[in-house]
Amino acid sequence: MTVLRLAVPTPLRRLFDYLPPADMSADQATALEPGVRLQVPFGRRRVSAVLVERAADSELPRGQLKPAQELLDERPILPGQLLALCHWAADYYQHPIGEVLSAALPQHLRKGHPRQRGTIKCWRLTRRGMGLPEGALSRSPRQAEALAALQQTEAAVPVDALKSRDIGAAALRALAEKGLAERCLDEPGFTAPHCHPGLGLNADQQLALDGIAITAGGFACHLLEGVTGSGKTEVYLQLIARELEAGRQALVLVPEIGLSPQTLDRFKARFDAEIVVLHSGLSEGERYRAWEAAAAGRAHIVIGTRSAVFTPLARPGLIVVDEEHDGSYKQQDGFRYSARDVAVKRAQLEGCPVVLGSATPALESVHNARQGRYHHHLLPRRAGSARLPAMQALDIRQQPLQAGFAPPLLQAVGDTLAAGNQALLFLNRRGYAPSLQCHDCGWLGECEHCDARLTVHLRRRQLRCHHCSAVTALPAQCPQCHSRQLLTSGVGTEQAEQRLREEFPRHPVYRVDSDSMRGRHAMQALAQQVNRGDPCILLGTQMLTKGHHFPAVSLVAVVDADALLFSADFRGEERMAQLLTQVAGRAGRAETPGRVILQTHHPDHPALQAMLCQSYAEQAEGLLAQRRGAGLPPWGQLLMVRADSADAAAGEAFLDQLRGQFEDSGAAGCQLIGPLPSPMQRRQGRYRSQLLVSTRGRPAARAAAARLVQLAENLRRPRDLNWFVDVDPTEM
DNA sequence: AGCACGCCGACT
DNA sequence: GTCGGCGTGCTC
Repeated sequence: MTVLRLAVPTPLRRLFDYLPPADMSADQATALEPGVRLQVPFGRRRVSAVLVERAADSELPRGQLKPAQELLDERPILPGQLLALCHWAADYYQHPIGEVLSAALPQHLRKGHPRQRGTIKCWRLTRRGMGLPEGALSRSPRQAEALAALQQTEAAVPVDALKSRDIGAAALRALAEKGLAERCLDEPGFTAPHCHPGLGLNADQQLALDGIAITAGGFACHLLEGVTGSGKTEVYLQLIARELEAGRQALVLVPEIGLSPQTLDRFKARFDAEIVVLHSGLSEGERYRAWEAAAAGRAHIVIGTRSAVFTPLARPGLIVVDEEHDGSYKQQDGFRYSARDVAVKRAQLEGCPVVLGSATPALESVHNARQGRYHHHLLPRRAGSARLPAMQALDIRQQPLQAGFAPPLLQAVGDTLAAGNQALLFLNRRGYAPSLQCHDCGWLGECEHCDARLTVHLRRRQLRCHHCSAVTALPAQCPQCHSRQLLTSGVGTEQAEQRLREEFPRHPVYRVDSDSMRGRHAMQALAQQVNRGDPCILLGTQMLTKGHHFPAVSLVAVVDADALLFSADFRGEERMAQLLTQVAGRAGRAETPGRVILQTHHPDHPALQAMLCQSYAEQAEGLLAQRRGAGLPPWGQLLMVRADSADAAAGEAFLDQLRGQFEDSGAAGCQLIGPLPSPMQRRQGRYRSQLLVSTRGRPAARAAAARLVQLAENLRRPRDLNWFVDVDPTEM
């Protein structure tokens, strides 16, 4: 008898045994390969599950096994290496295998629909369309663009390729109405990619390129540490070119907002190849077609954010993780994986090199490089004649501040504008002011669902909580004593913008935060405007420090460096060093030498001094030494168990019990901290507590995670209480 | 997580 | 009398 052990999409951390479908012969059943999907009855519903293994018998009596309903695939839905990767991730992150596999599949396949590998929807020119000269339809530019795209090749062009060139359905329909173009179906063809010649490399780039390329065709992990503007992307592009020429595919991971049109254009300009982009803006259909193109090997380059690390590739040749230190690689809910770490594991399973690139690599990666686990390549120089900016602290103690600006900073901004240059001011707070208080009775605007103050948004006349969805109208008088003496404290981007407009009325001030940059194209439009080079002020949050380059910026200022200085999290200093180095890298990219000013009340703070006197690599060195003494990552492994509940005490009680049982079952080699209230204990109406476990060595961490999960699953708990284990937590 | 069952309150 | 609130239990 054959028993099928299946991964079912459910949060339960176990496999479920089924009998083969009733209409299947015994021979057919023994030939089923792991990775095929089956439609099965599960409780009262029907779901599609993935075969993990076949077994000769089940622990359950045969009568309790249900037969699967239907086989959905002839062949495994994921290649063997990717299945192995999912199993590794389920084990390493202690997450239910069914949910891990769901994360690796596009919705279309998750829902049990049949694969559609056959045909793809295309457009092609009609005979009339072919007869038109180039540059026709000049009176309707969108249609002319669409026509030009179809004229480029004699073959039919897939709809997704047209879409990725921003050619809309409307223009195509218009061409069809004129009898110039028509829809058609095409068999997916394999086109040979063509790579245009790359830029000349400097000696460092050449060394890195050769050092990485020599490991092609086998597993190796490379850390490419290159200062901003040192030409990491060019190294990626030339590595990818070699892989494409060898007939292999490349997977490129980018941070959530790192996929700027600028970056994408650079790939498209370099390669005549099928480039598939996976990001959150895609429709389900687009996502599925991109997935199939990658799986079939038709797509030569796959570029995507976090979840793209699970995209199947027919002929994987190279994995690149750009800005590998970026926090968005870590999923912060549900299946809490690190796409960077999964990428490294994947490269190992696929037998291909992986390149982690950053100007400010995570301490984990620096550590791995120093331990010899990663090859380390340095790009210490900026390309061309650009130099790194000089950084200085501006002591603002006792200085008169206007909306957070000290006079010398305003002076520096004025000088920059007068010299015809641009200034970039970094302020990591949205809104007008981070709090509102009554001068007469002391009332403070606080969120009713979170342990947080409400942010004043003056233009929209609102009080908003930045940790939940709470929004109320900005009160004209104190809700408690009806006084009109309501005072804001602190400064946000909205207020800083207002002040800068008053101070520099003749120059544009562009505010860049998630309030002002609504919509997909807002940031792109702004970048274009700014990159015309006219003097202006850019003011914004972290949004400003990622992805886009502003070559004419010669002054960068951090308005409130103190906000970065005092963090509860042990990663605070690392993050500060990364953020400030990245912000500083925005200045003086081209010929203009840059200057960086940090406003602070603590000019002598050691972390700030380190910032001023040391390179990122030197700071990383110092931070690693500190972590070593404390046994913190990357020297030790960290696990977090978090519980949350509407009941203030329930979470901690649960974790207390868990800790007790964990210790009873032997916790040698584990250091336990807590349970303690999480930072900002109450969030969205729920109280959160956490238990931290630190271990020395991966095997101990793995065992501890498994045991914690097992104990927590069997613990009695109130209905309302949720818990999860976070392996290698980054946010606490 | 779904999705049932089940056992008490306020509606046509 | 039944519609529906969410407590409890199960999914091969």
